Amino acid sequence: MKQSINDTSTPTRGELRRQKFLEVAETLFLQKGYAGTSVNEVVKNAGGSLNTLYRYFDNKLGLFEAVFRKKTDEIFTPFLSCDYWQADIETNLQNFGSALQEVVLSDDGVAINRLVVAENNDEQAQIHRIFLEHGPQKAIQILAKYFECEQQRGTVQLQNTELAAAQFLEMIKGPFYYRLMFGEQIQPNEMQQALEQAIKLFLSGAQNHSKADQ
Amino acid sequence: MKQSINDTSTPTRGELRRQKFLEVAETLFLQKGYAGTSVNEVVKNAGGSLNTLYRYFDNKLGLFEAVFRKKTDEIFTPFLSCDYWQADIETNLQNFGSALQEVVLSDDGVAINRLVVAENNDEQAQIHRIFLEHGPQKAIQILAKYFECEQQRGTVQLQNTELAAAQFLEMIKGPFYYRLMFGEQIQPNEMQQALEQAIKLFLSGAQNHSKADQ
DNA sequence: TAAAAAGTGTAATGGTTGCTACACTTTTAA
DNA sequence: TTAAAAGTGTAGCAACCATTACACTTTTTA
Repeated sequence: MKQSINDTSTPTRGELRRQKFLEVAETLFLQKGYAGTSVNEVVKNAGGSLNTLYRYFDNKLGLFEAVFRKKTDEIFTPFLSCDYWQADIETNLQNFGSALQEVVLSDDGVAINRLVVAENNDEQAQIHRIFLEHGPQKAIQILAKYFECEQQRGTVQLQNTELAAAQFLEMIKGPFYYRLMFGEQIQPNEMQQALEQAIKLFLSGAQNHSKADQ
Repeated sequence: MKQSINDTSTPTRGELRRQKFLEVAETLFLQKGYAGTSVNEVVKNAGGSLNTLYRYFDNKLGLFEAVFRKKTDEIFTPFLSCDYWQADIETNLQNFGSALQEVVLSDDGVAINRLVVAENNDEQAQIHRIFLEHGPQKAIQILAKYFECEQQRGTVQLQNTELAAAQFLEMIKGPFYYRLMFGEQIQPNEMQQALEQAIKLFLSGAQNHSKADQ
């Protein structure tokens, strides 16, 4: 038996089964939560056999963990491996902000956020830490670092750049979370308006200061 | 049999039992969620009998609904029936903001927020709408209305007052939600700093504009 | 004090769950 | 081709769940 995990051309039959399980489990977990999804249901929709599923995953929590890690990666990696900082500060914030909105306020983004909040037992605590550190916290750190750069160039004046970054991100995503969670549709121009208002506030706040002080 | 619902001096034995059920159910639901709490568990901790509980509540969802309504009221009513708008805008925002932080970032505030996000079936949708309309949305509306007043007096310049209100609230609570959800302790001065930064930004943003335009 | 109402403990019902066992077939690899 | 590995379907286990039934005691009330 040859393992072909890195062989993209001819995936093993086993690997195909495994991926099918993951795929079905993903949609179910995101849709109905951890407790709301039964293993039998996964098998029924994925096609294989209960026995086979348990050959690939230790137990239900193991399956969930695999799904969760994969999805977290899928959602955040493209966003985090992008460079938004090549233009002037206004353009940069605009690009970064709208990219973040697209990721975090997508169907998947909202769904996985609900998972993190909802299923918060001791068993799953480590998994969720991974999500936080690879997702939201990372985004905050990146933006905070950028704020520090601009701070040194005098474009912005902020007491606490990390807090400021968190606040900026909350301004552009926070107002839409509840509404999206309840299935409401958000118009793109609404999100854009939130972003514009946040940028304006952050820039004019700093500019006002530098004007007033000198 | 005399019902003594409005008689505060001598509550019926039945009323006492009912309240005991509610009290225990509240702590359990807030601690372990809806699905994570069993009715037997409630009875075991409350003392009475399973039969009695089902005489007072139609079913598990009915019990949950009663707990949820009571808790929502308890949390928001004192906050919402307060008047924060008697001083200058900076003081007003400071008072309103820190009152909101106290409510929303309390243990109960965080716990009930998790409940709303976590348990989001079709059955419970109406209950959650009640929470939203009596809690977060109300807070936004109140602040938005105040912004409109200040807008007319020229203290503030905002394109969309309702969005601005939502953003202000997100700035002062958003950065702490995840952290509180994971049991992290937040220093009071951290919350205060977030509030100060938010106020400063909102005021200087507007002042800058009025200066630049005239 | 006696009838009515409320409360009690235990046990059963019918359902679902995660997970395993078993007997079997299909696919893989040497 | 043949033995090992992987996959299948069904059935079952033990544990939980919400909810109801039953036989009984306690409290209220008139």
